[in-house]
Amino acid sequence: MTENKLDTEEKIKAAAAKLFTQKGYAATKTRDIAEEAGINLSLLNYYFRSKEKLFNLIMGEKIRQFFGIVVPVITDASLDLELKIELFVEKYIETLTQNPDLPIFVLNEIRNNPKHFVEEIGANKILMSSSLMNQIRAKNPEINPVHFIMNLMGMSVFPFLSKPVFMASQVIDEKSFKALMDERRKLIPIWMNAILGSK
Amino acid sequence: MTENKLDTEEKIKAAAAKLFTQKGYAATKTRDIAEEAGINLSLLNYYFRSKEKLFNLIMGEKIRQFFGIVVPVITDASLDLELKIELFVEKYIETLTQNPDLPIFVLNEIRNNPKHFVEEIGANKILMSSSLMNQIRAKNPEINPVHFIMNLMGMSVFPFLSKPVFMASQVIDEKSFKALMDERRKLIPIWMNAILGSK
DNA sequence: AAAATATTTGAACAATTGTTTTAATCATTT
DNA sequence: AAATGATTAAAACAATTGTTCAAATATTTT
Repeated sequence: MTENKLDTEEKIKAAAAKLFTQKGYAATKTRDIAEEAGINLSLLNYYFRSKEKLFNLIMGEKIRQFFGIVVPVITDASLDLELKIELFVEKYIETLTQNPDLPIFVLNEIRNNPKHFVEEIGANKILMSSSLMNQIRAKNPEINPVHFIMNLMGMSVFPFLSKPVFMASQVIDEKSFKALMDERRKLIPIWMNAILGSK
Repeated sequence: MTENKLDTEEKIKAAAAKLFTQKGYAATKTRDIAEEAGINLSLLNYYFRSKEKLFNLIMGEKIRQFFGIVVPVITDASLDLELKIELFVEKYIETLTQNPDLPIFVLNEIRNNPKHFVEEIGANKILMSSSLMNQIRAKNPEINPVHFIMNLMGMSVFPFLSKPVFMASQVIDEKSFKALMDERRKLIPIWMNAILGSK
């Protein structure tokens, strides 16, 4: 019984996560979630009160997933800059390969509801006070470290955001995208070093 | 009369473009568009038949805007690689500064409807057969040129996609974002050269 | 000016959608 | 086996939403 309850609750959450990340809040209907989960429509409200509450739950998890991966990496002062970059890229490409819809969903919903994001994570403090920032500043004090964060995240995340464009353009297919991402695990750290060295 | 007709038609299009790019298709209601445009709800269907037809019209324009900017640059064989990169960055940052919501809207809707994107633009041929591709290949034949396209686009576009994140995190404000983007106009070409030189 | 055409309006319709309600079923405890 | 509480199902409700319709107003043409 408690087993069964967790089952349906989890089924609903999984279905909601899939549809919300794929289509966004407004385009996802409660009946779609129920069908995807294979449960009766009423159970959604029974377990989660409302579509909005369910969504906030999912979004919180997704935001933590998206930003949480790399927090241990960028805050660990015992890792030097080059190793941090390697681990950062490694973790991101690995996670996003398994959750390709994550970035566009998270960016969308943060734009729609920035407050929820701020409350969900203390991203400001984590990011700005991280040892990563200091190490970047030490390496090249002339340039705003935000540039490097944007470059590092951009080079890791942007391919997943633009993947549908390249796929539709037939520039790449699923297989070559995977191969490209494997290459990027090694290349991005090299590129980031080249960028950090350039003046 | 013809003047007035164009007026309301343009008012509806402008309102629709604003709301669709801001909130996406599903979250934008026809009544919202009518109110934003200051017109009677029925006029939307009178001029554009349906919400979907209006949306497709807007999306086509936005896709052309997003990809059209740089087509003359990347296809012009008389421009050398370094100049191409400079112009590419220049054009993109300029356009996106004035249309910050453009990237996330375009990426969203291409994911939702890749076919429409393919029909709208022959992006495949434009991109793959561009002189840019050949110039990249000539400069560094060992690496898939798609990497450089992703890096170049990513470094130019990603900041606008992630802007809400950095704003909400209070890492940057509107003014410093503008300043950062001005810096990036000069820095991205330097970085791209550093990347192209690294092996 | 009169007729014809184009535009605008307000009301209504039909379908969709989030939610609630009521009753039935199931598992657990007494 | 009866009772209790949790879970599931089916139906219905109320609000929203895209669209249409018929009438009114404005504009153009004859």
